[in-house]
Amino acid sequence: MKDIARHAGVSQSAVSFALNGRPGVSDVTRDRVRRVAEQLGWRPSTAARALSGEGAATVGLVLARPADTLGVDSFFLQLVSGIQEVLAERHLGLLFQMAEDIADECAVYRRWWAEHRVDGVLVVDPRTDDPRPDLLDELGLPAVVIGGPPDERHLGLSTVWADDAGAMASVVDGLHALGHRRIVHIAGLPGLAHTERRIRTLRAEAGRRGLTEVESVTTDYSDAEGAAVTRRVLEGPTPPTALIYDNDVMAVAGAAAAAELGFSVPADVSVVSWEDSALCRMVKPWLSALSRDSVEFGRTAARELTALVDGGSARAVRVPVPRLIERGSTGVVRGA
Amino acid sequence: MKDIARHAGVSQSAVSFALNGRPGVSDVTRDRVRRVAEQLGWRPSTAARALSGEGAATVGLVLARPADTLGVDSFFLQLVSGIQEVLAERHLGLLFQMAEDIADECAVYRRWWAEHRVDGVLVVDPRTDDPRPDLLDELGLPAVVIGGPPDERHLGLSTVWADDAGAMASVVDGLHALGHRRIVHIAGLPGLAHTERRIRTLRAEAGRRGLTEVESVTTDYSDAEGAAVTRRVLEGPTPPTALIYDNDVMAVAGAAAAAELGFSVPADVSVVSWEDSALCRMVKPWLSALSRDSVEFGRTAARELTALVDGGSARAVRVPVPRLIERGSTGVVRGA
DNA sequence: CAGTCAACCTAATGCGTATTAGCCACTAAT
DNA sequence: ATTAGTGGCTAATACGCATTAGGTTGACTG
Repeated sequence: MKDIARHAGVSQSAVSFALNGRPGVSDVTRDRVRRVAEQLGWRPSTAARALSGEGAATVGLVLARPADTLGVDSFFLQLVSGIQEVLAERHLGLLFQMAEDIADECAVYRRWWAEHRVDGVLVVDPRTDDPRPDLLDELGLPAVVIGGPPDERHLGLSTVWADDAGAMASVVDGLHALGHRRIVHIAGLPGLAHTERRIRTLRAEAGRRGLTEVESVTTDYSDAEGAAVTRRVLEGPTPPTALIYDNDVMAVAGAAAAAELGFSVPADVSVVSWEDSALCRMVKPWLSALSRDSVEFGRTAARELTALVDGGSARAVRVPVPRLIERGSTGVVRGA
Repeated sequence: MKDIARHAGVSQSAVSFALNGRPGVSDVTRDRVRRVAEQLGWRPSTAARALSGEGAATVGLVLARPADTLGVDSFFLQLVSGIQEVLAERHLGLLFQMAEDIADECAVYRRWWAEHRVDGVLVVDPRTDDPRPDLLDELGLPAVVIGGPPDERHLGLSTVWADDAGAMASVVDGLHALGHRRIVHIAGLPGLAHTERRIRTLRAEAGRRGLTEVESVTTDYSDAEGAAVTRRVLEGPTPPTALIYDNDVMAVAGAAAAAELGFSVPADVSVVSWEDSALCRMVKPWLSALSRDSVEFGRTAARELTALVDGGSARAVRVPVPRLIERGSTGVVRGA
C-alpha cells in the first residue's frame, strides 16, 4: 500500500479508503488508486488484515477419524467440494485438519481459537452426548454442525441436517409394502447422532406396524464388518428378508457376502444402501440406494457459516430428505 | 502478552524472550513467565506472528478436479492423512482449496502468494507440460510436487515420486511369464505425467519383448469409461488376455463388464489394478493390485515441504515402488 | 576506588492494514 | 460577513508479536 500511495501521489490512508470503498476520497482518486493497485498486483496481506481486526478470512474443518479407518469414501470429498464452492466466492480459506478422536478435535478448536486462526468452524459427524457444541459455545466460535439434529441449547450454533427419521420411515414403508417383515439394519458407528436417530426411528416404525423381528446392529462402517454382520444374521435360524446398510461400502460388501452364502439378491433378500455412489452400480444387481446431494449439502453448510461469521443469528436448516433410488436390489419377498 | 507481562511483573519484551527461548532473561523469570502464560492459556496470534516475519505457519494444497469427476477415491484422503500427521506435529496448518482446472489452480497460488497466506504448497497430479513449476519458481514459493518425475530445471521444487516405470516393468514381466501376449492398459487422464510415463514404459517393455498387440487407452478414471473401454476391447476380433487398469474404480467396473460379456476372470482375462483399496476385495475374484503406502507417501511429501520451508534445499525423494499383491484376478493364459 | 563487563531487563520500532482524529479549502446558510 | 458544514485528504494510532537498541545494576578487575 505504501508503494501504491507513492505511485498514485496520495497517502496510505487514501489508498485504504479507495480500495475498501470507504468514503473520504473523490471518485477520480479512487479510480487512479485502483488502477495502480491492479497494475502492481496488490492483494491485502491476510496477516495484517487479521491483525487489524478483520478476522482471519478462514474457516476450519476437522475430521476426527483415525487414519486406519479412512476407507473408500465419496461423501466427504463431495461435501468439501460444495463447501469450497461457496467459500471460494468469498475468498475465504478452508483450514483442514485431521484428528485422532474427539478430544483431539476439541484441542484443535481451542488452539485455533487462541491463535485467532479461524473465524468459524464446520463440525462433522455429530454425536450423541457431543462435547463440541458446548466447547464452541464457550469459546464463542461460530460453528455449523453438519448432519446434527436441531439444537436449541446452543445459540451460537447453526445446524444443517437432513431428516433421517423421515427417510427411514419411507424406507420401512417401502419394504413393508413389498412384504418384508424381518428387517436388519446394519448401522454405522454407535456414538454418532444420526446412527442413533435411525435406530430409534426404525424401532418406532417397526413398533407402529407390529413388527417384532426388526433389529439394528452397529458397526464401524467398514466393508469387513458389513460382511461379517451380514453373514451372521443370514446364517441365523430366521434370516431377515431385507437389509438396510448405513453406507455404500457395507452394502456392497454385504451383498457380496449374501451371494456367497447362496442368498440371491433380491429374490431371497433385499438390500438398501444409505449412501449412493458409483459403488452401488458396480455390483450386480445394482443396489437401491438413498441418494442425497452431498455437494449441495456442503454448499448449504458453508452458506450458513458465512452468514454466522457475518454476524447473522444461528438457525437450523433442513436439506431435502434423501430419496430412495430403486434399482435391482429390492423386490417383493419370495412367496409373497 | 501484555497480560502475561503484567501478571509476571516484567515487560512485554521479557515475556517474548522467555517464551521463545531467547537469552536476555534469568531462568527464574523465564519459568515464572511460562507458568503465567500456561495458566492464561496463551497462544501466539498467528496473524501477528506472520506479520512480524515468521511466515504464515500454513501450507497450501489445491486439488484441481471438477466437482463432478469427484468419485470414489481412497488415495487422496490417505495422502492428506499422512500429510496432516507431519504438519500437525509442527503445528502447521493445511489450507485446502479446490479448483476447476489448472489455470484456476495457478490463480489460487498467485493469490496465496500475494496475500502471504502460505509458506509453501503441495502440488498433486503433475502433468506433462505443467505450468505450475514455472509459476511457483517465479513466485519463489517453496513447493513439493507429489508424484512427479524428478525435475532439475526448477531449483526451488522438491519432488516425491514412486518409480512407475519400474512398477510397470515388473507387472509386464509377471504377465508375460504367465503367458500373456495381448495386453491392454486402461490408463487414466491423458495429460497427467504418470499416465504418460506408464504408457511410455509399457510400450518400451512390449517392444523389448517383441509384443505387438499391446496398447494403452486413456480415460477419465471413471467407472463408466473403465467399463466402456473394457467392453470395446473385449468385443474386438482378438481380445486381450490381460487388462491393466490405472485405478481401482476402473478395475472393478472393468472386471464386472468382462464378466457380463462372458469372460471369466482370470481364466479368460487377467485383471490388475494400479491402486489397492477395499474395493479390490469387494468383488469376486479379489483383484490383484499394485499396493503402495499412500499415508507414508503423504508423510514424506510433508516432511520435504517443511524442510524446504525451513530453508533446506530442494531434492527428489523416491518412495518405494508399488508392490504387486497377487490375488485371484491374475493367472496363466487359458491353453498356455 | 574508578573502570569494565556481563547479566538482566525495559523502551522503542517495525511488520501491513484499518480506522480515527484532524486539517484545509471551499460552499451554503444565517 | 461570519459561521457551520462538507468533501477530500493526511497524520497518527492500534492490532500482537519479534527484535534491536538502550539502560541499570552488581560483580569483578586493575
